Amino acid sequence: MGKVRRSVAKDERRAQLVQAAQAVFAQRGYHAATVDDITRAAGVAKGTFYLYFEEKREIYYEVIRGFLALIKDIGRSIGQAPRGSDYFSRAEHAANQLMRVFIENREMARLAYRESMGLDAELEKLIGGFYREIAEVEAANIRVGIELGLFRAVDPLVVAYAHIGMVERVLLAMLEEGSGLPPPEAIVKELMLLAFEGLRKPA
Amino acid sequence: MGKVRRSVAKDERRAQLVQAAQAVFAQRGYHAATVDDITRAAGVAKGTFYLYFEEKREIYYEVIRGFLALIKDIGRSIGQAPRGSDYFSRAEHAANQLMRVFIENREMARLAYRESMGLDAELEKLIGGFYREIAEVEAANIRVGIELGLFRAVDPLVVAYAHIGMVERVLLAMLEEGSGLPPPEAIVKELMLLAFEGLRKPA
Amino acid sequence: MGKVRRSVAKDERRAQLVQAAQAVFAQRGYHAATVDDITRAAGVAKGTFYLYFEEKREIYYEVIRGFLALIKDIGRSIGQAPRGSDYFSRAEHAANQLMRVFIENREMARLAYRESMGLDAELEKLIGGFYREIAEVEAANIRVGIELGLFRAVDPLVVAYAHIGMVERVLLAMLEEGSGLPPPEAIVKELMLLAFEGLRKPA
Amino acid sequence: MGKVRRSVAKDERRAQLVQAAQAVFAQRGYHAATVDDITRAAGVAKGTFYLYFEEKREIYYEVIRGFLALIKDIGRSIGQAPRGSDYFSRAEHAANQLMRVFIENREMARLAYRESMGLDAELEKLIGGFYREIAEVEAANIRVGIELGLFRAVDPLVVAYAHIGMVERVLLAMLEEGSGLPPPEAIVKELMLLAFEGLRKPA
DNA sequence: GATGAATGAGGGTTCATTCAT
DNA sequence: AATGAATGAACCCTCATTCAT
Repeated sequence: MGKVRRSVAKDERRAQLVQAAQAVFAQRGYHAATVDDITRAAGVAKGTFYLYFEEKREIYYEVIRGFLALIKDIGRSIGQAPRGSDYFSRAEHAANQLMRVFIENREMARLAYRESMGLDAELEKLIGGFYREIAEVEAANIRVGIELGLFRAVDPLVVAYAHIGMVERVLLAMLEEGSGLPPPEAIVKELMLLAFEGLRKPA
Repeated sequence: MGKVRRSVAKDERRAQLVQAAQAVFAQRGYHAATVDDITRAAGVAKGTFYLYFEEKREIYYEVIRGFLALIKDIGRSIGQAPRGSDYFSRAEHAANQLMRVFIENREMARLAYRESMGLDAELEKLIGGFYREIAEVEAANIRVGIELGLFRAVDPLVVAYAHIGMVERVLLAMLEEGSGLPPPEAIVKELMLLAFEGLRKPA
Repeated sequence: MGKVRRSVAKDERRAQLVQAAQAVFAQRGYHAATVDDITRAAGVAKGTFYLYFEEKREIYYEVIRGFLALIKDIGRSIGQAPRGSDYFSRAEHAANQLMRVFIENREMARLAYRESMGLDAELEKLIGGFYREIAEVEAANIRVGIELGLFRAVDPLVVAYAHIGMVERVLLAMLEEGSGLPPPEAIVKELMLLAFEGLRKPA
Repeated sequence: MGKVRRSVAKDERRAQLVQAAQAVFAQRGYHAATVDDITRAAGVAKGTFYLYFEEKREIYYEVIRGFLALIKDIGRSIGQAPRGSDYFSRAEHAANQLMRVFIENREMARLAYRESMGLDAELEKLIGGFYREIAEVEAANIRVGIELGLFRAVDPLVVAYAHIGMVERVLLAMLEEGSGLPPPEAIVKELMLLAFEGLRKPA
């Protein structure tokens, strides 16, 4: 207590490393990035890394987890205020947010789709769990829609995964150079229409 | 020193190595797989590898290329016999075939989605090109549907990527253990309905 | 795992490696010497080598450069004290020093004449530059002698290279076993006389 | 005897390989040259090499031996016609021939001075023996000159090595680009004069 | 004799991780 | 807590040499 602390607080230092790692991983990918790259980017010595993380993979989890949490939050926002506004506009709002996150974290998005599988069982569980979670959230949304009489009686989980896939593939294509795709807002509109018209109960 | 096997033809030996590599990569992923693993799986000495491939990445390309070609062929088959049968049943047939390929090459499918990006620019081009190609094929299919008056006036490329994404995400989910998804045929039916009802011109 | 030695300063460790490399290269030659040999001789782990040198060739340059610098210094000493003593005794002094360096660094001398050419362009430039430098120095010495009226009007550079060659070939022969040559001092005297007086019997 | 021989005679094939090896070694140096390079240059299969040579070093010996023999012959020609012409013009003739050989075999000359030492004991003996031999020849020449009363009473062997060194170092310098040396004939004249008259200005 | 596919030991280099200070 | 020198296992790739055809 009486001691002067020249160094930043523990959490800050950790966060500093995670942030540096995010930048490095995003640029080089998991395997090409070295612990040295990360500590250099964070401005600390190599040994410091191991005061905060047991191994290289651990910080990668952290980085990926952070990105996945961002996405998850957006997904949740669709169902959260179920009766405040109408279903379709809430969905569209969420879709636009998702689009923005992808565009702003272009490199992270690529990273999550790059080497995140195949590293080891734990990471695969992380990613797999992420998909299951957001699929469950979306499936719940869909169930609500069915109960409201807005949608046909579909298998909610299948459709949930389908929705996720639609969005992620189009977004990834959009992030590529010269994909020949329309501007983001037009894409969102098109996807919304595609998803809901496919679901809408026939009159 | 070791035994010499000279009987097999050059192409056979190459194919043998590619096959071994496929198994090894599928199991371990690109980075964890060593050239030694591959040659051991192929039953040849390490040096033999370099008679057929310049470097490790080269055989990985070959493996990935092979899988992508398989998928591409199926995609093409939708548009191929444009007037023999009706559009919907051709699409359903192709979807079932795709499903089968994924199930039969479960490990390869996972591999292609694992580390294939981020290895180097060339491989990314390979993968990116693959998606663009199949998207173009699907977009062409969609254009035909629009011209036939079956579909709304959508952006064919956006919808094409969306279809690809729907399928791939659902398939990957299906390959996970205990995903809680219905059996393959039911999934195909659900996706077909989802895709086409979403496209069908309102009465 | 292994013991860690952290006490030595960075320069010391580097010098330690260079010294070990000198011994190893001198004994085995460049190609037969392995980085492992060097680090083992230095008593450090293999990876330590790459903390101080980018590659094997780099330390070889360092070793050769060190030897060449030794020789160069001696060459310079002939011309340095131009008016302190007479030309001939200064030259004889330098010749004796050179002889001593060769004898004391017998293995290094052999090394420098062994594989130093043909390794790569950079090393050849190093060696070529070395000869050019000492030839220039000697040529300058000769020019002084001409201006002092001691020498004939010769091409100083040709004669400089000739002097260098005379000395190096005789020294190398001397380093061989059982060359049948007289003792070092007698050789120096003979060469001095030969250089200044030539062969022809005075009338 | 009755058999048709499609292939060249044994000696021819061997010579063909040696010639190819000479070109390859001259260009790449001993270590960088592979057996494959040599057989490809000779237009034969890799295995053929081992029908004519036990190992890579053996053909290198052959190549070096060939070049050394060339030089040796020239050295001998000084002493050979002892009474036909005067000593000095015979020496000058030989020097000019030597110069020509070096210029014509520029790459071989560089090779012999490159990696020839340090390969193994046998090759060192070959090179060492070469020097001893030509030194003996030259020493014999010098002894003749002394007996004829042309030369001072020098140590013939020391002077012989000195002469060899003079010539080889000047020639090597000449083979370098932009050495700033005079044309070959002028160099020969200068060296002859230097050897016989020395540097000292005649009174 | 000729071939060339196959062999496998060997070496340079990288980098995650440790630990004395 | 922070440092950064040291460690050493691991891996890709080369190439001299062998040998069945």
